[in-house]
Amino acid sequence: MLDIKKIRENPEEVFNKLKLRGVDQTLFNDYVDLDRKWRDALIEVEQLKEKRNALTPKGKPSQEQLSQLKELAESVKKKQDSLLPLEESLKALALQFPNMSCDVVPEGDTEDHNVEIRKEGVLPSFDFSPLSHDELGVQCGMLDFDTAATVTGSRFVNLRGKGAALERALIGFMLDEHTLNHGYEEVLPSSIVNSRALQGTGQLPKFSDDLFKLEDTDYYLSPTAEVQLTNLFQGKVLAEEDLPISVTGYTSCFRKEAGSYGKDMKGLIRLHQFNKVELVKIVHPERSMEEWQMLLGHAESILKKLKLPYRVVELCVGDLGFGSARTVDLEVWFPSQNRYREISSCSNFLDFQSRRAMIRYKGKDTGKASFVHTLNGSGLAVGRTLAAIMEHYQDVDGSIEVPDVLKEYVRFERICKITKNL
RNA sequence: GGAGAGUUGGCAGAGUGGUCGAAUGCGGCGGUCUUGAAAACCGUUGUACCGCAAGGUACCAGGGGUUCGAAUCCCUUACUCUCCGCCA
Repeated sequence: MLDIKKIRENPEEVFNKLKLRGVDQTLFNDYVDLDRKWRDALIEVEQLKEKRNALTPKGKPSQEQLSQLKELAESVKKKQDSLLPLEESLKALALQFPNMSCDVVPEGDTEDHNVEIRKEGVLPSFDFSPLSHDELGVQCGMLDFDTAATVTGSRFVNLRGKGAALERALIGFMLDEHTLNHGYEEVLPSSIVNSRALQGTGQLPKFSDDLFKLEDTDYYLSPTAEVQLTNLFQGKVLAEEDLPISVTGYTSCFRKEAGSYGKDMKGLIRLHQFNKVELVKIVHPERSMEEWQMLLGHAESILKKLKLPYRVVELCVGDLGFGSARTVDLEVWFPSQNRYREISSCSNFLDFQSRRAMIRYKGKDTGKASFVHTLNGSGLAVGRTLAAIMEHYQDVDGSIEVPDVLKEYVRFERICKITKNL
């Protein structure tokens, strides 16, 4: 949510930012006008109330006072009721506006305008034609899409045998890195969240199409642990000296992937359910960019330890997520696709989420409550990491070597082709 | 799933329909005393919104209602606790 005071002070500046993200001028003007109307009406209501309060005696009112008060009460109620639709519209509009992007964010409307910042690692050279992870996964008995389609439907997978073990190992490895080496608190949150939480992080009201909603409830399957982890602090006023707060958590994420028909139909890239280890930081506004860089480094360290080549990409304005002011994606190399694919997205939301979710800190010296900044990033998307590992660590015989850092977790060294699928 | 009890300021906890933004205690902040600290004593101490300001308005879990007037009465939702049942 944007700062209404900023909009009042400098509507042009705010709109120029929003325009980059496709916000309609009329919609924005409506909002500004409505706010003016609301404030005017509020002043009237409060004046009426002031009058009423002044007239109200300490004890029982006389007959004469009573009739006056009755009249006033009537007009207060009437005027007050006229406020309600204004407030509702204002709130509904306010929730629709995306965050303003930072000045450094490159212009552009599609991912084609994203800017590559740097490349890390060495691209592999195979002396055979590398298989895709889904081919490898099926022939090694790791990935079972058929049974998943039977039990559930398309875009689901059953991880089996060493595939399941490797995924589990990856989760453990990532969490250990973040908790032991990067100072995050581990949280294992609920998978189901309510609409208030989703509104707090910005998934609602605009993006309900991509969410699985549980029938007859206010519950949704969470699309990302960003929701659970950020909303841990919903409504809180934190002590300034407790910042920054860093939490990490592994969850399954559930997305409808509406509008992605035909895209990435094979393999682990785009599923309705996938595992992700998420990083969330609640930070002091003055430190948010530094903390964001650190968070990015934490996500990168996983790729480095797994020896997977990747690149760092700064998203253009048009590709930014709704609440983000600035986002950098990590994209890992997929040999079979001969291109980089997103595996992490690290964003700084500034005070956009904290306004919605009412997350504040109390200044040590000022004693005043101000909004914190929130950051998050994947650290990493586990399924995609598994896929990348399979492709990079494959051999000519169709077997897959386990990356060194995972060997102590899984206690096997290699995954080989199997002859029979059950 | 059934029965009951709750939800009040940072915390604990009182509150008869009007004098309640709300007693009291703790905590916090400031001061006196002290070489310093503790103790004691005195004072002070919620948040949001509107307004250039003076100031005003609102808030006792959320929403609705009764009333001239609601923390207090009624309805409703959420959450917490106790007991019973069921269950991993």
